[in-house]
Amino acid sequence: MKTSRAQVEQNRQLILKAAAELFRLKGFDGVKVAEVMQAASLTHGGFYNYFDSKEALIAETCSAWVRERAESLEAKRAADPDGEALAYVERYLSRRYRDHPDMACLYPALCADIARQPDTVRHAFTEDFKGYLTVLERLFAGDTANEALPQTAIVRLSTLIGAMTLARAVDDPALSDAILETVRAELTAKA
Amino acid sequence: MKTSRAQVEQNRQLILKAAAELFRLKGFDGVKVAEVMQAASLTHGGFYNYFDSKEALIAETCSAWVRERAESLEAKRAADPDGEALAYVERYLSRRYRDHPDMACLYPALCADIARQPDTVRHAFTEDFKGYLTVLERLFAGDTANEALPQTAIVRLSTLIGAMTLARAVDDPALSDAILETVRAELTAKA
DNA sequence: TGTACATCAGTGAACGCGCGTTCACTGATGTAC
DNA sequence: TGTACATCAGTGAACGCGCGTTCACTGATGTAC
Repeated sequence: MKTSRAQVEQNRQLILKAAAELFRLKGFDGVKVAEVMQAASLTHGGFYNYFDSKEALIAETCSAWVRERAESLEAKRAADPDGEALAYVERYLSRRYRDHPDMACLYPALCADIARQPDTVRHAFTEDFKGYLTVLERLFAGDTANEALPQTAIVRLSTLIGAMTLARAVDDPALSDAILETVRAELTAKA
Repeated sequence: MKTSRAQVEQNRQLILKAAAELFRLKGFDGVKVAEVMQAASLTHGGFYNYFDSKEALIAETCSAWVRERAESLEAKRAADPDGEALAYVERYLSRRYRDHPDMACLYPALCADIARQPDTVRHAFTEDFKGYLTVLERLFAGDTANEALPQTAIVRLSTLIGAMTLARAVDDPALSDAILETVRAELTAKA
């Protein structure tokens, strides 16, 4: 049966949302197209009405997630210019986000996978990533932010990503907690 | 045909070496058992004379790599107690290692994948990782090294891993170089 | 505003390829005497 | 030390399951008049 235009747009958003959660949870290869469609309450056959291929879904999912996140982070910064930098770090390295990658930042979960994707995926990713870095630099460096070379953002984001990646890989809860706490202390001391 | 004991042991090492290179290059899912065996100059059927499953190969490959690396890093530190910390960082964040993951550190390439592996893999990984952290802490903190909670090692390794992961994901060579150089400058300023 | 037709998203069965794993067979190695 | 036999790693064909993708069909939506 044909679906209304509004429903089509809504389904598209549902698919992207389901994909963003599942990919962060299980990685690109760990998620089946049929699984994404089921999470969006659709059957797998309809997938190709929305995307050309699983690869196209990967590219669009990452783009949509990063753009949405950059926007919402910028809004938070505008609302609380002084406190948000600290809050961002605390949130990023929380146990809650460690244990729920589907709610957390995409980079620790998927950057290594992205590096192995075809050029089209990596290229789209790179452009959106630059936008995210710009927002982060304003968050961390404030008025002195150098948007051409967002050095503070690069260093801090690297540390955040690495720490979260390690905290998730390690299977000893005490060590995992220690990683989060040590790095949080280091980064919040600077802010 | 039966193979001599010495040959068997050598083949096992060849398989582990090939697996370590291929996994870092393509991720666990991106590498076929047959591909590993071919890289070790064997045919795929013989794989199960050496390992119970692909999963077992993943666990053993990571263990062997980390233990070997910890040992060789400790030897380098002993040989040059003052210079090796800096050399380690410079090497880690070099363009050469960015462009050749098969020669570089396993963590940026595989930690995110490891987080999604079954418990057996994650557990083996964790134990070996603790050993690596101990060696790193001695490298970075010298005589004051706190081996119970290797804080300096945790923070610096997080930064190194995150930076390399980002540098590989990004498809703009200028930005990728800038990530490596910015983080290298930050870390070497401290050392 | 109402009617007839064309469009196109949804459905689920089916296709086809890839890959982890198994298996029957081979023949060199290692062991028993 | 030499001989006969048992062992077991290597080989490559075959199995079987999983998953991305295709397809024929359905029927509600949207459009033309």
